[in-house]
Amino acid sequence: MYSKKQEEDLDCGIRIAFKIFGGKWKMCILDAISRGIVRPALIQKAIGIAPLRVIEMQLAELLADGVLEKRIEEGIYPKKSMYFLTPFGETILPVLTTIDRWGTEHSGYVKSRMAPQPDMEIVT
Amino acid sequence: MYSKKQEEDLDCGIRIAFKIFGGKWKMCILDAISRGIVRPALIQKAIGIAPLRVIEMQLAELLADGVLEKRIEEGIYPKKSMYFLTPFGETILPVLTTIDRWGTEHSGYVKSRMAPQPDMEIVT
DNA sequence: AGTGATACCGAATCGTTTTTCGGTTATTTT
DNA sequence: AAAATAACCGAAAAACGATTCGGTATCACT
Repeated sequence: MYSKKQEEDLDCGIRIAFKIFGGKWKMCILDAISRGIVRPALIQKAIGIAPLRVIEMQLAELLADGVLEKRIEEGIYPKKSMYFLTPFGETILPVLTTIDRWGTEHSGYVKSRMAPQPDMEIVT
Repeated sequence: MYSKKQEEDLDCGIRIAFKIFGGKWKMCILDAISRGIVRPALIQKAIGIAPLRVIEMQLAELLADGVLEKRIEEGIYPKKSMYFLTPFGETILPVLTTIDRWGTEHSGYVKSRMAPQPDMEIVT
């Protein structure tokens, strides 16, 4: 464990928002959960390239921040944890949609711009 | 200079969006510019706690990504650079507004949740 | 000429997040 | 009993982004 050394300002809506969902995979996790993928291992598979440990840690943070709630279902198999959006978490979904749509709409432009990166390591 | 060692996927709208405006101060910079604060030193003052070097570097990235364009006005004083949104950059503004509004609306909840952090270093 | 403001850059360092690795526990299936 | 799967955790390492520091250059005003 460690504690932050740099102070963070929360006087700005943007900084508050990024504090809650700015983590590298948090929006992807929330997206998966909103689509009904609610168990850690399946979320990890849905995202594909994020290690499981990362999913676990970001789930824990989202839980601590009140974005998600956890339920442990004992009856079924393969059983165990399921994560759901809290009412607070639900308020993020419109933001998520806005961001995702923007990225999707502009993916062509962004990808076309990054081709000529001379400082990129090219492995053949 | 350095080159990234971790591959980045751009198959996801969220990841694309975060690549363009996910930097710690980028949204704050775009917000300032959209409000008519267009010169580095003034942007730095407007944000307050971000070092000038950071503003410069993030401006350079936004420039390279086609979000901003730079104009050097020679006539006036104190003269020099001015940064403006490109048409591509303008498309980010609705996203910015959405994020900022969410953060502002939920700042009370977020702040109230972070008081009881037991792992926080308390200096007396 | 000296001072102050502006813009900008390289390079090193720092701080944080992300990732990797190696576990534990519990349950189901074989 | 052994193997497989799921959830989860601690600790260290790696990677990245942010920050600090010291520098150059230009122009305006005194």
